[in-house]
Amino acid sequence: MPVKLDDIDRQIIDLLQENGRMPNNELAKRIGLTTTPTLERVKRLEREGVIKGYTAWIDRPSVNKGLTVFCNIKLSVHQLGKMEEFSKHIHGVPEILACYNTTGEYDYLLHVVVKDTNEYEHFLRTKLTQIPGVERIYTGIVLSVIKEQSKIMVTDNGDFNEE
Amino acid sequence: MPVKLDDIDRQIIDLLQENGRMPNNELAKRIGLTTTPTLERVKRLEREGVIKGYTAWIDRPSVNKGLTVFCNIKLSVHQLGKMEEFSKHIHGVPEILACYNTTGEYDYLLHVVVKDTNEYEHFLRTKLTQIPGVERIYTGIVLSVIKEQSKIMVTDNGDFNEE
DNA sequence: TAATTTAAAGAATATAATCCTGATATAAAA
DNA sequence: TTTTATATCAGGATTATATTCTTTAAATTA
Repeated sequence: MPVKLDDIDRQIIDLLQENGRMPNNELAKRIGLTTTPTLERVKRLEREGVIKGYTAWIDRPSVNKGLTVFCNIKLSVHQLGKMEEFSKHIHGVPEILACYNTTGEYDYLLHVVVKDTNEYEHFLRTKLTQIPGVERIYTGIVLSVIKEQSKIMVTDNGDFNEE
Repeated sequence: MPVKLDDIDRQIIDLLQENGRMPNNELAKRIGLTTTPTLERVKRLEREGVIKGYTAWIDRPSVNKGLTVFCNIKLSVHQLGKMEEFSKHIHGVPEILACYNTTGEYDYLLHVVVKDTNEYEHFLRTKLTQIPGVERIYTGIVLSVIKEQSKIMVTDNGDFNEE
């Protein structure tokens, strides 16, 4: 799955994570190439699936989605076999930004974004508790966001040396 | 903090979340306006801080960051007063994508992205446990990603009616 | 109704993306 | 070492897109 990337590719990935709309000519200037090879590299990264897309980063309070909640979910034992059905339900709920199958006491971690506690209560009652197999829900309300970035650091080769 | 948005603004936000690089003329076509007012609206949304930026969405396994971990952190009581110092440390660690101050048994939830468990162990030993005040760490490894999106649903007015 | 504001259209200009051709470098094979 | 193939890049021409300016229409207010 890892793709061969050289230092220029990593620079491109870095810059496009900082500004996904950076014009190709500026990108070219920054990495020290002309526009043609720069564009070719970007297109290749898109083609190979390294760059999966571009998105606008929205201020959540401005659009009335200022409350973030992380829910830990435990499924009932007899439901654990049919996870596909659970997944299908999750995908249909826009308030759930992310859902991870995790190790530990609970089975799933849900990243939920809503307007306020009222809307969260409504979400719990009409959406989450309606999903079959959900046995226990542990709600962790986000009081404040210390850090939240989408940018991931692309290191030189990905091969990591433990000293 | 919520900004007045009409239906066209919401369409723009929706489309630019789907494709942050959508050309203005296509955006205009989709929302049924000409390029001029469309561009004006986008610029206004950027100016008002509703659109905070644009970013390329990177495939993490492709860049050797295929392991996601959520860490719950408990700070020692005497450290809880000086959270600014904790924040400063968090901001300097690129593996930590997000850090939330949460309710519940633990104080913070950390969203961590690394290459593998080896690199995570190194991260724990050389980064996380070095932050002063960290008393307890509960590690939740992500076994699989059911859903992961950045797009948030922008509803009509943000005023929510509990039935 | 008249004045004022707001939003949008259309045309003209500026800027950027894309395509084409050719040059250079790197690596493998004779 | 020479030849061949393959990658990558540069520069210019073309096309597409963004941006600005001016005008028009609609909505709001006095």
